[in-house]
Amino acid sequence: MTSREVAELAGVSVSAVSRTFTAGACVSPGTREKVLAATRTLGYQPNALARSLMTKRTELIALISNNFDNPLFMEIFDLFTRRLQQRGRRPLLANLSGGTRTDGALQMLLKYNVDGAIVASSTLPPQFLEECADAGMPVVQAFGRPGGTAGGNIVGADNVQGGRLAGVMLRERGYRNIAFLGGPRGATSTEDRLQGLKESLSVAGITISAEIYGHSYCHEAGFTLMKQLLRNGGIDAVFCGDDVLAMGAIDACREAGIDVPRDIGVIGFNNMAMAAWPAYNLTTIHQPVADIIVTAVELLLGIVDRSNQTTDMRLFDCKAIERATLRPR
Amino acid sequence: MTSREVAELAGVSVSAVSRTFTAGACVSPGTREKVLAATRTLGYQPNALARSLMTKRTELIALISNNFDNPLFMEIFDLFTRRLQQRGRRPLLANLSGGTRTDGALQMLLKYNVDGAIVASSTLPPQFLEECADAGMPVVQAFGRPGGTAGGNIVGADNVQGGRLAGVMLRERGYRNIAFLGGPRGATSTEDRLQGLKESLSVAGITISAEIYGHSYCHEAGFTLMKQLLRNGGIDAVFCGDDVLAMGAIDACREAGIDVPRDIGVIGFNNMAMAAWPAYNLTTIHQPVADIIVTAVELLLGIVDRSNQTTDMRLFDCKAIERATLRPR
DNA sequence: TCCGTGGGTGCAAGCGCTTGCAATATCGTA
DNA sequence: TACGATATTGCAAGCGCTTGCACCCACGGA
Repeated sequence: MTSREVAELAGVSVSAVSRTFTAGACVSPGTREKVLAATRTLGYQPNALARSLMTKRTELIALISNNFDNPLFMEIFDLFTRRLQQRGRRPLLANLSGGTRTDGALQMLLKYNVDGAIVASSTLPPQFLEECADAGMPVVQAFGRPGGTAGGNIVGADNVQGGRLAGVMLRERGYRNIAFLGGPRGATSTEDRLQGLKESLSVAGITISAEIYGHSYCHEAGFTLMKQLLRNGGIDAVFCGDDVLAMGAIDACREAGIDVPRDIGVIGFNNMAMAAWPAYNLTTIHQPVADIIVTAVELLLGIVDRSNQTTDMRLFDCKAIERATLRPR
Repeated sequence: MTSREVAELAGVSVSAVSRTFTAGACVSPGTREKVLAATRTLGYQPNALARSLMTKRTELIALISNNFDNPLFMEIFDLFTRRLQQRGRRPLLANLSGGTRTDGALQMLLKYNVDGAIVASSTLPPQFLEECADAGMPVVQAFGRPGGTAGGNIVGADNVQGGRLAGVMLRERGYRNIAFLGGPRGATSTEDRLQGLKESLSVAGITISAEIYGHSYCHEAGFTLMKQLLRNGGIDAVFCGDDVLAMGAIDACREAGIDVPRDIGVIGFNNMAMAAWPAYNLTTIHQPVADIIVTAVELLLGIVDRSNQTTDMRLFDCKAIERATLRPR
């Protein structure tokens, strides 16, 4: 099915059929109707790829992540893909987990002429963002924070503020010997949450009793690290950098016969769906995932449409969700 | 960056640069080297979309699903995207959840000339597969089973056999009043698992005590439906069509003060990562997800590459995973 | 010396579409 | 009736690439 065939059937030129499918083009109601009729009888679909050759726009947006073992990302992918679809864009997925090389990924994004890219991860090497920027590809990082160097486009939760929230909850409930159980050491999310925690504890003259890091945000990491903390002893609460870590930690406590929250308080981060399940009923810090995603998409499309070159950074406040894994005030 | 510029710098024709980038084309080592050198200094990337106009091949594969609230699909997406990347294809994601119209999705796949599509869901309307086939687009359904009418390309678990496995475990452990707690009524996976259960119970002269269906494979459905079953009474075990449903069911039991597995046995389906977490330690039926995905991708690529028109169906055996939510034999 | 062979090369057409431009049609007004 | 302004239209070039075809150039055998 090509526009030529439609044009012949409708008795018009290919230009006419092209114009009836481009918004804002000048075409009379009569020809438009003839073209649409022909389109219907032939089942024609304009070829988006051929079009992109002239328009320099593919409506393809890369969705890049390396985080495929955390259930939170199911929600994140769902929201991203729906929002993109809603705005008439197609998500091209790039999975960078498990040591996939990032430069290959960038090459392929260039080959496919994506209009822009969304990086959904705080654990991707920051130089990837710079490479994209160097290649002239609009990119916004969701769930991130500027790395050491240049400031790119960032949309995320204010992890420092979230960490502070956790610190306040812990300290108001009388916990004094507090450990931090984080995800991968380099992740900005982990660093920021820890920083916030330290800040709000220092107000009460408390310093962290221990900090310990997992290789990823997974249950097994939380489980082993918590066992280690228990062996070392001397803590009465732990702030986990992620709900899944917290669930692992809780399971380790239970196995050791330690009551949560009586003996040890546990607080997580993210407020993923599972955190509310009765088996854990996890006190946690909520990250406004939906807001972040809508904002990230709009920011990216703004850059693409208006070739906006200013960079922007938008952080959303977290909020505390009280459930049953910290003792009451 | 176009092939023209590379050609000029290398002092050859565009044909030459095109040929150095098409496998099996005839080009002398000398020119190839000149072209590659120019490519490196300019940072050239062949435009995959322009190429596809001539080759009729985009290397784009649609990944279609409507199941974004089940953590199992995180594993599934991870495996699919990695496998596709490994085979040099790009996954174009289509999210059909939440009442998104399927015909629009098909249109967009046609517009973008995807080489083929993988449908990862057993709850998509079967007519969608037929529409794809009618439009001449190679498609394989993963985690599915032929609907009423035509037999398409299917790769999945043998859900009937899996259901039988569950039935055998239940009956061997002395459970006699067994309920089935399924996902959406229309889903072939749910129907097949129930059928298998019935078959293996009937051998021992047992009939199902109750069957009850949720709107989706989610915790909340499992929780409410289980409460309903408990209100009605008269059952000593429940086979859940999915692990998440089973976790909801277990939480409902715990809330009602009913001991699992002493008072009521629970068995799930899928063996997702979470099922092994100590909080549930769920006895379940394992579905060989990795095998299914590799096979689905290879089947699809086989159809695309060799324009194979025969349809194929491959089912993998499930296996029982014994943990702690059924009483011992 | 001549010719057949075959690999290597460039030309040019074409993939399905958009779009600047010129030509034509339409219309209101003088 | 004539004229300018405006709305529609088709032509043709071109987006970045592939590929059939003709051509050129060794090269080896006769």
